[in-house]
This record gives sequence, structure tokens and C-alpha cells, in this order.
Amino acid sequence: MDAAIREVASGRGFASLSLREITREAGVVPASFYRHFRDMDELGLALVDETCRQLRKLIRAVRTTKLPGNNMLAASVSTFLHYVNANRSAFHFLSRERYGGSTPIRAAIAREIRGFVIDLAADFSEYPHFNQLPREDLEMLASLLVNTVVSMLGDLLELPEDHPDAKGALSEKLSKQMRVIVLGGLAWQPGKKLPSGESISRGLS
Amino acid sequence: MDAAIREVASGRGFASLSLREITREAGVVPASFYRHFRDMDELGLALVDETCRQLRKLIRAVRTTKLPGNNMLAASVSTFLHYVNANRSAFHFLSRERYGGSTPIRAAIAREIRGFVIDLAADFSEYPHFNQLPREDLEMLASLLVNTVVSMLGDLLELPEDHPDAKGALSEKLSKQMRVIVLGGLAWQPGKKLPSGESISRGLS
DNA sequence: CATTAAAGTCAACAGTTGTTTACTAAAAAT
DNA sequence: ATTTTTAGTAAACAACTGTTGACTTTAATG
Repeated sequence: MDAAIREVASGRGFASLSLREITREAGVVPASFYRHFRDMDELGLALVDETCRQLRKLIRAVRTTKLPGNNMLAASVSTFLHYVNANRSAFHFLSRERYGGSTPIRAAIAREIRGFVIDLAADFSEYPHFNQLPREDLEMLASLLVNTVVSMLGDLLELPEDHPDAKGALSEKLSKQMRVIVLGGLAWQPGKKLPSGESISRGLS
Repeated sequence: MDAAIREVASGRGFASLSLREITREAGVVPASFYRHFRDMDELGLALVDETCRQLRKLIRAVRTTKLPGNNMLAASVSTFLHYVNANRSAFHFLSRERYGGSTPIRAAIAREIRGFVIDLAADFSEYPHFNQLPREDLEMLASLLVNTVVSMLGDLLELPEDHPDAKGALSEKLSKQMRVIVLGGLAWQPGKKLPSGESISRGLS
């Protein structure tokens, strides 16, 4: 599993890895593979499980971090990015295979992300303004946050390992974007439309 | 090129396709491949160029759409999703290879996205509140919007082609998320922190 | 210590891959 | 009408792939 993760982290897609490459990297003969996994699909799913286990651990860590209280958001981002840096290859794998992997792998990752979104929405519902929103809207906000973090994660992992300046810039950008989302959430009214008639989204994507 | 796009749209990663598979799908002998591309990398980059060309066309269409003015945002999303549906395979390719592809392919897509973000930021700067923000913040907002759309696009393309209910739900969710971002942008003040001390991001991802 | 289970090895297989070279049909340009 | 360019073909190559069955070593268990 380490060998596979390592190869993915070095820029290759999991689906393009051959069984023999992996055993070679692991320093083992091809036939040994079958002592551990029926086929590559099974290995892929095992990798999703394992990396998500790490991810859950991270989230628990961020959640329970004692914080100065004032700008908890920036501190959360900082904790998050630290952990990501300590487990680059695992997150590399997740980011890469989220949309790029085989169908069962994508499904497994989507299921995990869905779980995170639900948990996060539950967290939201304990705060003043948010406890008055319907669950659907809370999940909408949560998934917005999660997708933002995941996208930024992908960009972050593209950077060379030792480029603290660029990393710092991305980290700050992420903090700002999360702040925008929170501000938007605070201004959000379930049934309302935008304040004035015109909107900003002329070139939406 | 059509053959390759078709295979990617059917759930495989481009990097896992073999030259022979593609020529087989194209109804041509393997050696013919070399009449058009030096190797698979070159084909991949050509595919990025071609699909981004389509994407730019779409964006131009969304931009110039005459709109009721009231909820332009939802209308933009609708136009966008229509176009995506008419060119599913192209967007499938982009979504899949954005983080999942080989290094040069990822770089090419990142460059294109960066271009979209800059254009969108320029659009923003013509609106009341936004023309007072520094360019950096405008790009931060623009990339938040773009990433949100792209993520949702990935989820949308996972759905079976004929499932209008689920598509409608995602489309509505996307509209809401964009509205949240716009609201957040309107509440955004360059140097300010969040209104009150506590934040919402305890379980950030 | 003896036994059993788990992990690893070796050699072989049939199938697939990327790439080459020399040759041919069709289309475009002269 | 003839030359030239472009796109496609056929056959062959060495290299690599997934998977197998029969053995051997290592580790854990009773």
C-alpha cells in the first residue's frame, strides 16, 4: 500500500499503475501481490479506506483544537495545512482519485465526503444564526466549505514540497475564501433572493 | 480525438488508455496514430486545447445572455448546465484530468482556469461594491466561484445522463452556493476579520 | 519444540503494449 | 495530368502485462 501511495504521490494516476510496478516498488515479486489483494480494484478501495481514516483523524484534531477564539478560522486552516503537509502522499491520493479514479474508487470517496459534509452541517447547527436554517441549507453551506478546501488542497499539492512562500499565499487565500463563505452564510435567508436586482455572475465560470 | 474523449467519458482515466485502445475505438490501425501525434502526451494536450476552446465558447455564451435582470444568477446557472449537457464528454474530460491527469495536462488545465478567474475578476470590478476591492480580493472571490462550479460539475457528471430530478437538485444547490458567495462578497471588507469572536469552522473539512 | 499459517519466491503462459519499417491508396497542389 | 503530400495498412519486434501452480522461507501459535 505504501508503494502504491508513493507512486501516486509522484504524479501518476492510480489506474495507470500496473500490478508489477507496485510490487517492484515494494521490493517484492509480482505473485506476492495476491497474498494481500484479489486485484488492483481491491487495493484501490483499501487505499481509500486507509487515507480516509487518516483524514478523519485530522478532522477530529482540527475540531478539538483549543483556539484563541478570536480568529479560530485562520487557526483551523493552519492546523489543517500542517497536517496535510505531514501526510502529503495520502492527500495526494485522495485529491487525484476523487474525480480521476475508477468508478468504485470515486464512489467510495464521494461517500466519505458526504459523511464529512453531514458532520460539518451538524456542527453548524449549534451556532446562533445557523440553528434557524433548514438542514438542507446547512448541508449546502457545509458542502460549499468542503469543496473549497478540497479544491485548494489540490492546488496546494501541485506545489513543490519546499516552497513556503507560495504555500503561505494559498493558505491565506483559503482563509479568506472560508471567511467569505461564513459571511455569506450569516447573510443567508432561506427563502430570499439577492438584495438588489442585478447580480454579479455575468461570467459565472 | 473523438475516440479518446469518448473513452474518457465512459469512465476511464486518460492516462490509463493505451494507444492501441484509442486507434481500435477510432477504427484505425495503431500505426496511423503517428500520422497525427508524436505520442500520447501530445494527444492529451491537444484534447485540453480543444475542450477548453469549447469551454471558452460556453463562457462567452453565458456572458452575453440577455437576462430578466432579477435573478440573473439562476439563469446563468441554467444556461451553463444546458451547455454542459450538450457537451458532456468534453467536460468529463476536463473534470477528470484537472487533478487526475499527467503533470503537463494538469498544468495546461490549471493555466486555462487561471485565465477564466482573471476574466471573471475583471467582470466583478464593474459592480458597485466590488470596484472598491483590491484586485487580489477580486481574484480570490472569482476563484472561489470557479472552484465551486467545477466541483459541482464533477458531481453532476457522475450522475447518469437521464436523471433530471437529481440534476435539478444539484443545479439548485449550485445556485444557492453561488448566492452565498455573492452575499459573502458583498459583506466582505478588505482588512476586516469576522464580526464576532467565535467562528463556525470548527470541523472545517 | 513442533506445527501451522502467512508471506514471499521462481518459472512459465498467453495476451497486450509502443514503435519501426516498407508499402499503398487517396487527396491536394502543381 | 502529374507530382507531392497526407492518411492509412500490414507485419514484425522486443518489452511488459496479469495470473497460474508448485515450492520455500518466515513468523506465530499451541
